[in-house]
Formats: sequence, C-alpha cells, structure tokens
Amino acid sequence: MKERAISKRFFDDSWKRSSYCGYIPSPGENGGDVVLNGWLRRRRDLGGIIFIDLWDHTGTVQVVLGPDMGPAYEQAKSLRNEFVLAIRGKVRKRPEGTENPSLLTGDREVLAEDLLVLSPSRPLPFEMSEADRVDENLRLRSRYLDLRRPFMQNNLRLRSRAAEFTRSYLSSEGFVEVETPMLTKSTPEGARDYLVPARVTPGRFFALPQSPQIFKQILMVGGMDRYYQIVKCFRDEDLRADRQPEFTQIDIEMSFINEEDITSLMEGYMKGLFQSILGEALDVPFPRLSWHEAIDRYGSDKPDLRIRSEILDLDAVFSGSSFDAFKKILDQGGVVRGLRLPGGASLSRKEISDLEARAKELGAAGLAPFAFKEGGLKGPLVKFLSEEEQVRLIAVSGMQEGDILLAASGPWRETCEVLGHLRLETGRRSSQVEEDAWAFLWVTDFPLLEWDDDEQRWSAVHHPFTSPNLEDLELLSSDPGKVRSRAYDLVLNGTEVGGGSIRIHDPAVQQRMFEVMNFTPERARERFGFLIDALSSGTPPHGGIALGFDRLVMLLCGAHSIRDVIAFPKTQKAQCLMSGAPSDVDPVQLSDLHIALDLSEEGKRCGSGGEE
RNA sequence: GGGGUUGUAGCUCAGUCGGUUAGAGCGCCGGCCUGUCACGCCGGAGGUCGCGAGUUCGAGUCUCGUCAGCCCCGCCA
Repeated sequence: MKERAISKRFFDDSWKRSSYCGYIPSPGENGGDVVLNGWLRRRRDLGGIIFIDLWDHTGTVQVVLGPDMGPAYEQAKSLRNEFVLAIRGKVRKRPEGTENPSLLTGDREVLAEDLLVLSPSRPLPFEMSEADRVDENLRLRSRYLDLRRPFMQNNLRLRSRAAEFTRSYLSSEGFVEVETPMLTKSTPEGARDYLVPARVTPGRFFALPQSPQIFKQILMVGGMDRYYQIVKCFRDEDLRADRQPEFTQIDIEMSFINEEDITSLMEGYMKGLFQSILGEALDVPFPRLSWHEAIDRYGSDKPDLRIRSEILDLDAVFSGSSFDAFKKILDQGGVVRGLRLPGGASLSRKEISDLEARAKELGAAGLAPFAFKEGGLKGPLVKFLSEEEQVRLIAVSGMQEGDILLAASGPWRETCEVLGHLRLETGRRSSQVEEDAWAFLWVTDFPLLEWDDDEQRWSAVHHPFTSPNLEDLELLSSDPGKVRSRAYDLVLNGTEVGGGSIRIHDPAVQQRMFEVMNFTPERARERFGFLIDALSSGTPPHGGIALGFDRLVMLLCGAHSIRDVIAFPKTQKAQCLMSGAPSDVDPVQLSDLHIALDLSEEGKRCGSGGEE
C-alpha cells in the first residue's frame, strides 16, 4: 500500500450517512442532499469522469465523480476496490438511457460533491465478484472479506432473525433463559471432551460442555419449570459438512410433561419459524416413524422423505430360491433387502460396479443387480430364481421396464443402512429429491441401550438419564437390547435437526439403569454424584430437546455446510485458518499449569448438530 | 485411524507422450479515455508448479512420502 498522508479531516457527524446505499431515496421522493458511507465495490474510470459502485449490506448505488467536484476529484482518481468512503452529494435521476435495471437503485445515482477516504484497502487476496468460486481455504483465511459477500450477509442476518424468533416464541410459551457454565465437569460416555486446565487447580481439568444436559435437568429439580438457552456446545470429534467442534444448540427442558408436550411445542415452533423467516406454511403435526420402521423402510434413523423410494423386503422372494449365499443368511436370521432405481437399467457396467464398491465400503458383502429390460430380468443371480420367483420379485419391488433392483443381504440393520446410503446417494444424483419440500418427521422408540463390544457392557444410545419406555421395564433385566427408550429425534430433509427424551425422574429407575450399564455405585457417584443427589431430592417428571441451530439455519438458507452459517468456522481439522488457533503457547503458560508436553508420537503440530 | 479428491502468478484456470524461455482471463503498477455499470484501449511487473525425497540425460508432468482444503467411512451417548 502506498504511503498516504494522514487526512486532517475526520469522521465527524457531518460525514455520517443520511441513507444506506440500498435505500437511497428516489429523486422524486426525497432526493437532494445525501451522505453515504460504504465500501467501494467497483470503479470505472473513464478519464474525465469516474463511476463507483458504493456498497453496504443494504445494497449498491452508483456514485458519479466528475471534475466539477473540485479538489476531491484528484483524490477520486486514487480510489481502489474496497476502500471505505464517505461521500457527500446529490441524488438525481440517471440521464435517459443510462439506467441499470440489474441494480435495485439503478434508476438513480449520486453526484458526488465531496469525498472522504475513511480507510484504504490493500489489494485483496480475492475479488468480491468471484468470491463464490474461490477456494474455501482462502475464504476462511480472509473471513472478513468473505463476510462482505451478499451470500454470507444473508445467512448471518437470517440466523439472527431465527434466533430472535426463537427467543420470542419460547419466552411467550413461558420459558426462562438460564445460562449454564462453560467451565464444567468432564462426563464419561459420549464424545471426547475439550479440556481446560487452570493455574489454581493444578492437575485437574475443566471440560467444555458437550451439551448442558446435566445442568438443565438440575434446573428442573430446582423448580425452573421451563428452561431454554441458545448455547455453544463442544465436541472433540472428527468433522463433517454439518459438524463443527463448537456448535450452537437451542436447548430446552420442561417439567411435568410427556412426549406430546415436546412434540406439539416443537411443531408450533417450526411452523412459526418457517412462517416468519420464509413465509412458508408447514403442515403439522409432523409424521412419526418408530426407529425400527425408519431403519427398515429407509435404512436410516434420519430418513430423507423427499425421496419417495423405500427399501424393499425381499426375504420371501429369496427364502425358497436356490441361491445359497442368500438362503444361508436368511437361515441365520439375516435379511435380503432391495432398492429399486427407476430407469436404472440403463446404468453402465462401470456405474453398477461403482455402486457395488460403495456398498462394500459401507460394509455390505456385495450387491446383486437385477435389471428389468427387454421384458425380463437380467443379472448374474437371475438363473437362481424360478420363473415364479422372478414374477414375484417384479411384483414385490414394483419394477417397471427400464428399472434396476439392487439386492443386498446380511444382518438386518447393516443391510438396511447400506441400502439407505445408496438410496440417498442415487436419489440425489438422479434428482429424485423434491427440492422445495420441507420433509419433517419425528423418529421415536429408539433402543435404550446398545452393546459396547470394546467395553463389554451395555451403554446408553442417547444418554444414561433417558427414561425407558415403562412398558419395557421388565426387559431391562431379561433383554436390555430390546428396551425402547422415550427418546425422539426431529428430522428435516434427511438432517437430524433435534433430539431429546423424557428423563428418568425416579431414583430407583436411575439406579437400575446404572446397574444394567455396569456402573458401580462408586463410579456413578464419582461421575454424576451431584446429579444423583439432585434427582433424589424431589425431581419433577421432565424432558426436553435440543435443536441443532446451525443445521436448522443451514437448511433455512439453502446452504450446504454449516460453515456457511457460522461467522468464524473451523476446518475439518478443527483449525481456525484466520486466527491460527489452536497454536503453541508460551512455555511459561504451561509451567503455570504444571503441564509438560509429550509429543514424541504425534510430532510437533498437530466433529455437530442437535443431538443432546 | 481409513478411502476419495484438489493443490501451477494475488484470484480462477490451461499446460499434449517426461523435452528448449510455464501460459490465459481477472486483479496489481504505469499511460490514454466525460455516461460507464464485468467500461474500453496500450504497455509493464508478477512463478519455491504445496513441501521433501526418488526415477531419469532431463520432472509442473512419473513414483514414494508429507502438509493443507473439501467429501465420505469409522467416530460424534
């Protein structure tokens, strides 16, 4: 940047804007004198006259700088992109034939009379006009520029409006916003914690909350009745397009309620939110599926209902067939499931083998294609099916001429999930997705416990305070894997946007849970002692939900990553490319904390949504 | 931890079968231009081909490793 003299003029009241760039009064209305503040988005220097596009978050307006503006014209020649300017001038109608219909303010312009450069700009690492094509690496490093783009402006402003709606809705429903600690206690189960050491407590660590779960339950014990918070949560896990190491939840908990209270509250919330933000009228109540049905029909506990196709049960077709591999699996209690791809018979050999490779990557033993063409089934396994079985396969799958059916076999859940992934991926590729639909649904009746092979014990699918379905209480001893929980997830367009449960409020049931999970009383006490004490001190029946605010806003914005709705997101390696965090610290800071580093293995340098 | 993909000028990209001095558009710098709006015209500067090894007479190009971005599997109660 060139050396510039420090201007004797400064940003006094006379230079404060009288109008935003996008809201310039039309000359007919309230034309006349204006002061503008904004960024120089583009300049066109024609030699004797200079046009600049002055931008702020409301829009862009053309300013004309001519020799008749006096000494300031000389200065105007040195203006460059993204300089911050204050401009004094007069609004006028553009001369006939020079209107620009692609600009909202394109029928008018500001004839500059005076100009103050508030701040120059270095030549920038990328141009605003092509920022949507720029490498994300660079966007993140220069986030302040990225944020100046209309796309990011829109996303963050929409996010703000969504938060505002959330507060006002919950407040009107009698919820109290309570803040919970960020420096808190590490909890077992679940994601890896971010740990925080402190000088005054050497050798001990805080953990940043994975969610305020325990605190919100204690607030219920504390008689708060209805709590909410829009709150950051932290999980040290690997990232995805919809996961960040720190992410925001709308955290909710209510007393003296059951599942219906939560679902109707959320349906009212979503209806209001979509109406207020997008002007969309949602149909409520949302459909519900049990977890078992979701896996069985869609191969996912967060099915995207915008895709019509479902996974097909082919057990009956293959149980009598002479294909031994499938029969053997069926005899062992496994399943045969299929996925019909409309028009898929025209897939090339390579496309089919790619699908097979993907199925294997997802854990399937293989994938058997049955193409329906030239009036009959084609495929390597057709010869194992009798005429009658072929007819039945076509009938069961609803195949039409030109379709293909992909069959897989193995354990129920794994097989469904493999086909569930293929359903999504092929559905998206062949645009079977109803793009402008908002497909909400509730997934209920999750299993309460699952067997943890590593630790050789039952562990909570949701978390250890989730209430079992009281009808299944007996199974807790006899067949823990069969116990249904009172947990529920809210799914939108194949994204889990929220999840929660009715909690255990009976200390005896909680005790029973810990026993099944093989937590000794000592271990339970060490980890959750304060919660156990609280729950033994008069606990109202209670339950709640947490919504993944970033994911919800992402869907509202039509963005494809939550990074696009977070002002300062981190990369997949959980780095902040702008600030360079995390970074080395001064050895003195470490010694204050009594921390010694052992990086012999790792070398010197060096995963989030609505679930609670 | 694993699979895929990308990395060449400030940005977006091209670069043939491994072969002489690595190119284009935009941006930047200088000059010209009074109705442009992706202004136009003339000229110029600008390169650790992500990094490190290896193969070769010769590597942007081939091989191995490594770093970083993105997508995915595992993981995320």
